[in-house]
Amino acid sequence: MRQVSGDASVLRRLNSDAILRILRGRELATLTELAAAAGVSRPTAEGIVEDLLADGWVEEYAEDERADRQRGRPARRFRFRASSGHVAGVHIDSSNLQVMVCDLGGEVRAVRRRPLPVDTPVPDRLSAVAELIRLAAADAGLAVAELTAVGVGTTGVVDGEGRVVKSIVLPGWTGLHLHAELSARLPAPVVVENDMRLAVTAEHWRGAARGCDDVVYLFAADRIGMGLLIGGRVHRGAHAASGEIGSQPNDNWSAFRHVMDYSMAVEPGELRGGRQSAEFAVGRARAGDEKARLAVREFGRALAAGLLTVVNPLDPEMVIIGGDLSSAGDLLVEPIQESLDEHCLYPPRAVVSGLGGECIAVGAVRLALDHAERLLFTLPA
Amino acid sequence: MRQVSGDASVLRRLNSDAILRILRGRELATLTELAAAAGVSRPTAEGIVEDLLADGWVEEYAEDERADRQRGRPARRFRFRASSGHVAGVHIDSSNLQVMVCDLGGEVRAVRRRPLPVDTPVPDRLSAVAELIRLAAADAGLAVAELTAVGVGTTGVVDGEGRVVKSIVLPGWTGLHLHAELSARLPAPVVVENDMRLAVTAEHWRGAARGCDDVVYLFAADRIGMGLLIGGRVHRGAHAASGEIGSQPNDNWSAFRHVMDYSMAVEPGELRGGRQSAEFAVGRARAGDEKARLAVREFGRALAAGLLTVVNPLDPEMVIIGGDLSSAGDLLVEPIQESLDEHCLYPPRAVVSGLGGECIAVGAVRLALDHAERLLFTLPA
DNA sequence: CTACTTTGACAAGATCCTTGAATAAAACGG
DNA sequence: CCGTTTTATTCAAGGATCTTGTCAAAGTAG
Repeated sequence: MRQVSGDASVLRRLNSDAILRILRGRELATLTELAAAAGVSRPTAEGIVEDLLADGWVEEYAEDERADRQRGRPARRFRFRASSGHVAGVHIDSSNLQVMVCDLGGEVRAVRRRPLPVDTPVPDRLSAVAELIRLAAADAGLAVAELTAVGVGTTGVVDGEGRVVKSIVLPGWTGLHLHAELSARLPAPVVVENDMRLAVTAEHWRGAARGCDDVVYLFAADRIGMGLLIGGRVHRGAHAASGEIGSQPNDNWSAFRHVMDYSMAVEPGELRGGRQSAEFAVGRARAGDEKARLAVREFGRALAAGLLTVVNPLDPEMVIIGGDLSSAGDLLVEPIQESLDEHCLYPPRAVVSGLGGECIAVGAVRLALDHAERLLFTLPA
Repeated sequence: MRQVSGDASVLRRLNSDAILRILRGRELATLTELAAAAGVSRPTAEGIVEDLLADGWVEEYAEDERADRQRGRPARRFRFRASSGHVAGVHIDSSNLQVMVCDLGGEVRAVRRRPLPVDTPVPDRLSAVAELIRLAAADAGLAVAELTAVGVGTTGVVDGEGRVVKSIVLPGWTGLHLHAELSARLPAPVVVENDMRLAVTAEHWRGAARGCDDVVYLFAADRIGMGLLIGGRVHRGAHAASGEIGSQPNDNWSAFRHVMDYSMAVEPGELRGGRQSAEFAVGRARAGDEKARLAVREFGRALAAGLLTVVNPLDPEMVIIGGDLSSAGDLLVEPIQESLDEHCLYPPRAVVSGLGGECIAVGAVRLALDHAERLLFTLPA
């Protein structure tokens, strides 16, 4: 219960925050609009905007070529100064690094990517991350120290302090205090989060889940992962292990069986893992192979069987299929939607992620923006 | 985003709310303590308390026989005036009604209960509810119109407007606008909610889940139901159908099979339903029957199998077994805890509900209190 | 009984907001 | 081209609230 109270300066901060929030939410605003929207008088709004202007959070938009000319004296128009700060979103994958630099308006200013072997020693990986952030920042004309926040997404169980409690994919990652390590290497505030949670964050921000507050995100690639958006907030769980469905006892998540069987039957010589088998089957299905279509369909229904155990208790609005296998598109969504329609009282919509491979980096940017906003606004929302 | 802003009176309300909240949270407080806790000056705290005193929200505690005498002048001590308002919590079960009247401090002032046949026509049931509320209020020396809020819990899918979208147990209940019907019969604000959600609310407030913000509540009686507490808030779901696990496709929730088989084997003549079989088996197990113990154990493990599909993605701190079958106690909890320990990365604690049959009425009281607090505090928390 | 400590009460000063009137800048119509 | 209309800006006066500081009151400790 964050309770606000105090002297008159609190009131000022309250009103200032309100106006800044309004400006963040729209393109341009006049003083009259701001005063009305914030519920304060004009002179108050004016004084606040003047302060924000002086502090660099707001800028005046001078150009005057607008079509919707009003009758009277033209109002000064203001907007949030997106370039008043920048953040970086980082995705540390098993074999790749990606850094995305955005301004506070969420506009992308630079993107860097580089491959990194899965067996890279931990110190080298950390250095590579720091270096790639430096390069991406430089692309955007910034020093790392100028970044308001750096959001980092990685696989594994990541606790609230940014420690990697457990990681199956990256060797040496388990037990790493990623937050501390990166903070030591970067002259900027670092925030670390699990990749699944960032994926669903990204979908909520700019993806398929805009406006949806209850979402189950299914990540399907080499492994199956899950991210949950509940009541508009990303769910962490009591031990930050939300979405870790690797150790399920029943067969619900060993869905790859169907496509692997298919792969084995068609090309016995070729040994394919789960993801490769799925991609192989999807390719053949698109080429018109009926058996492949059925295998993918069974794969989808098997995924749905696992999804149902979560969807029925949670009653989400939407199910999003993300990860590499989201490229299967309708081939995967259709059987999943079918299963949901059959077995749910209120079937959620099943859709594929539209964000693609940048999903987690985008979520990391959002994470960093959230952190930046905690600095931007003096009082909690 | 509930954004607060405005003139100086907002500041006053902010501070007033802060002080009232502090007083709700502790037994007695002096002005100095209040001022420090609320972060305002003494004179401000004094003025606010004076206003609250005048409005009847706060009372001065005059008795002066306290042991912990301080050195200086004795401070006046104030406390929240619990009797400044009262609420009722109502539980409409398949065959019973229960009404609990509490003051705003949560102290129980009256309880009424009465059986009501499951096939009672809807208008009669509604009248019986209204009448029992009237009686319980009278027991507490109150008229219904004096109740600040009435919380109502019932089975079925209950949407945000208090409509019973679907009910399997009560005939004619489906499609009923319970909120509207009861509002028409009661001269007090009514809030309606699903019984599972109230059960978990009650556990969070006064039961086993105090201080736990992520809880899976499993209701085991004639039917299996579920209530979810996520991030300290009760989860409703996009269609208010959270916890409706009746239509699960797999066998996870048909756990009664084990105890029913046992019952059939031991007393083939006696036809028992799921709950009866379970109670029968529990009774025999307590009497020392090894086969019964095993049947109950299998029952527990089967429940756990269903639980796991939810527990693994959600990563709760605690699993609570409620409903009539919670009387099985350790016989049920032990196999469930075993299964959780085996199959979870971070196994939650499994416990039985300690609230018993009053659980849902208590949750309804909490629901009503929440509503009352929205009236009590002028600004959202 | 006196010194000390803590609380209570009150006044002065500061901050912030609001209302209302006067002024400024643009569009419209003759 | 000029006055009227419309809307925005600026300024001053007034009110609500909070804070600091001072002094009186009511106890305890010795």
